[in-house]
Amino acid sequence: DAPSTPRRTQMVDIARMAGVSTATVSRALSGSPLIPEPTRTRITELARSLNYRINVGAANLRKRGVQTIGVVILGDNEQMISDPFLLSILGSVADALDERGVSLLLTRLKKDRQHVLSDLVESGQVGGLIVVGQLTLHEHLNELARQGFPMVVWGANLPDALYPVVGGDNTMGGFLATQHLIEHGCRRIAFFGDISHPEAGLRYQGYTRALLEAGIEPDPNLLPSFLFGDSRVRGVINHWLDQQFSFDAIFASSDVTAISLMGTLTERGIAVPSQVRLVGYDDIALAQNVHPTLSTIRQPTHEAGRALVDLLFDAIAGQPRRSVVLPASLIVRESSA
Amino acid sequence: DAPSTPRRTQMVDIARMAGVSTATVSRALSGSPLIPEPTRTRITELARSLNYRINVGAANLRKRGVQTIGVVILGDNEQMISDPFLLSILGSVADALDERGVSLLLTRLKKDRQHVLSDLVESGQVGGLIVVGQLTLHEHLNELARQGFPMVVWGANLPDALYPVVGGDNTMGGFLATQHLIEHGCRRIAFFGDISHPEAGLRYQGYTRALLEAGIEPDPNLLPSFLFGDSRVRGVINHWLDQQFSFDAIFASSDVTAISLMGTLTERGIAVPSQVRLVGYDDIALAQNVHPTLSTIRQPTHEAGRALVDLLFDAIAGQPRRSVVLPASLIVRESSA
DNA sequence: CCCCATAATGCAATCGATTGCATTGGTGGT
DNA sequence: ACCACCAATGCAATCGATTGCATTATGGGG
Repeated sequence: DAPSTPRRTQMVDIARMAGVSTATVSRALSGSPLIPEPTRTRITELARSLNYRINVGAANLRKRGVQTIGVVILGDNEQMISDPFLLSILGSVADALDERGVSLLLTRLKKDRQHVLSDLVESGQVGGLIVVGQLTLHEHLNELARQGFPMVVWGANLPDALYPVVGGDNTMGGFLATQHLIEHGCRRIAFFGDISHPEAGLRYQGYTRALLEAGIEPDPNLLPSFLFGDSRVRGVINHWLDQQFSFDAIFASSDVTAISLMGTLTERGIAVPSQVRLVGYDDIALAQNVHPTLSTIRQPTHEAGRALVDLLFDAIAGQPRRSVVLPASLIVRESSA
Repeated sequence: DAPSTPRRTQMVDIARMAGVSTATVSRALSGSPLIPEPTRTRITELARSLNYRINVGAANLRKRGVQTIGVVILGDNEQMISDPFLLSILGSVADALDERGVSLLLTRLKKDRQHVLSDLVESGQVGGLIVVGQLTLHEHLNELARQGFPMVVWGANLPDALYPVVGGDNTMGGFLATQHLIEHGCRRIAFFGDISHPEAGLRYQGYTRALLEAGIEPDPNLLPSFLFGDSRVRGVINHWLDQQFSFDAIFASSDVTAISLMGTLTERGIAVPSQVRLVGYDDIALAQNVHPTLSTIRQPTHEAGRALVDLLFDAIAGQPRRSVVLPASLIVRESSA
C-alpha cells in the first residue's frame, strides 16, 4: 500500500473539516431528515467546494446493491451492432437508466461466451441485465430465468420464454406493410429477411396473414433464402433477381436491406415505386434521406428503453414476470406511394 | 439489514468448506505463488463447483482501483450516435477493453452536463475516460487535462490540445479523396461537410491542399453551409443544388451524407458517376450495398480502439502524453470510377 | 535431539462509506 | 427545580474482499 498520488478527499476529510462525524456527513449528503437544514447545507456546500464525490464502490458494498445494470449486446460479427435499429434501443435504454440515476455497463457478448452473463451478476458488478438480441441465446436465457436471474430481453416474445421480453409488434408490422402494398394493387409481394430469426419470423407471419386475408396464396419463390445481417446482401439480392420471378413489390425485414435493394433495383433499371413498390422496417435515419424516400415500419424506440428498464426493475424487485409488446406503425413515403 | 434472498456465496463460505482461511482462498483464487499447487487446485475447483465469483466491488475497494473505464459519447440529438462510424469505434474499444479484462461503463453526455465527466472518475466508478467526439468540449477537456485527469479522446488532434488524442488522418483523407477525383479529370469539386467540426475542418484542409497542388482555385460556392449530422440533410442538399452551380464531383465528409446526395442526384436526373463523381468518408457497411457502390475513405477502426485503450492506460500509469494519428486509405468503388 | 530456515497458513487491519443504537443537549410541562 | 422527551449527533459494526505480519508445521543440518 504505497499511495503515490495525493490521496483523494473522502468522507472523513469532510467530517473533520466540518467538525462532525462521518455519520453526520453521510446523512447530510444523502438528505436524511435527521440532519437539520442549516447543518445539511453547510456540509453540502463544503463537499461541493472540495469537489468531493461519494465513492460509489464503498457505498454499494455497504448498501449491498449496485446502481449499475449491464446491457449485453450480441456481437455477431465485426460490427458491434449489425442492425442500426438496435443502436436506437441502446440509446433509449441509456436515457431511461440515466433518468433513474443508474449506470450502464456495456458488454459485447460473443458466441460461446455466454457465461459472462451470469458472471456480471454473480460478481456484483451489475444488479440486472438487459439483453439485446436474443438470437441464439433463447435456451440459455430460459435457463437463467429459471434461476431467478434479474433480466429483461429485447426481441421477439417466444411462446416458451420464461424471461420478460420487450419487443415490437412484429406480426402487426409485417401485416401493416403487406396490407399497405396490397391496397396499392400489389399481388406478388416478395419478402426479404431471414425467417429463422425470431423477429423476422414474426414479420413473415404478419406478411402471410395479410396475403391470406386478401385471398392471395403466398408463393415460396418470393421468399429468398437470406442471411440476416449478412454482408453479402447484394449477392443474395442479385442471385434472386437473376431468377426472374415476377413481382410487383418487396417487403424487406430491415431498412438496410431495403436500401440495398433499392440500389440493386435501380441498377437493373427497375423503377421504384412505379414498377416495384418497396417497404422496409425500422425507420432508420437514412430512410428519409435516400431517393426515393423509404416507406417503412417504425417502432417506438423511446418507449422501448423505458419499458426495458421498467421491467428490469420490476424483476429485480421480485415482481411477477411481465412482457410488453410495443405497437408498430406504418410510415408511408415515396418508395411505396 | 434484512436480506430476504438467500445470501450469495462469498469467500468466507468457500473458506469454511475448504477448511482454510479467507486469506488462503483469496491467494489461491488470485494465483499467488504462496499457495502450493494441490491446495490451489482444490480451492479453485470448490469455487467453481459453487459457481462463486469474487465480488468486484469489495475487491476494488481494498485494492484501491477499479477495473472499469468509462466511455463517454456526445449525444447530440435523439440518436445515441449520429455518425455510424463512431459506433465502429465503440465496438473496437469494447473489444480492446475486453482483452484487458476491464469493463466498459457507457455514458451518453448531453450538452451542459459536462460535470459528469469528472464525476465518473472522482466517484471511483471508473479509472479513466475515453471520450468520443470532442466537438464542443475542447476547452473543458483541456481543463480536465490540466488537472491530470486520466483520459483519451477520439477526434481531431487540435494544436492546443493538452489531452492525448487518437484520430484518423483527416487531412490525408481529404487529400486522397480530392486527389483521386482530380486524377479522374474533375475540376469543380464540391465539399459537403460542416467545417466548424474539427474533423471535417481538417478534411476540408486536405481537400483544399489537393486542389491547390493541382493548380485549382477553391470556389466558395462549392462549399455549402451545412450542418453535420443534421436531419435536414436533404433540404440543404436540395437548396444547394437549386443554385445551379456547375460541378463535376462531390467529396462528402461522411458516407451518410454521400448516400443522401446519391439519392438526390438520381432524383434530379444527375447520373453518378458519369456526370458527377462522388466520394464519401467512413466506409460504413452500407457503402458497398448502395448503387452505385460508394467510393470512400476508410479508417482503421480496429486499431483505433486498441490505440485509445493503450493511450488511456499509459495516461493512468502516468506516462507522458502521446497522440496517435491513424492512416486513412482510399477505397475506390463505382461512384467515382 | 535440538535449532533454525523455510514453506504454508492464519490473524486482523484495511479499503470508504452506511446505519442501528447509544448518547448528548436542550426544551417544555408541572 | 426536576424530569421526561425529542432533536441532533456520535460510536462502532458492517459490507466482502486483500494483504502485511505473525504464527504454525516441516524438514534438514549440525
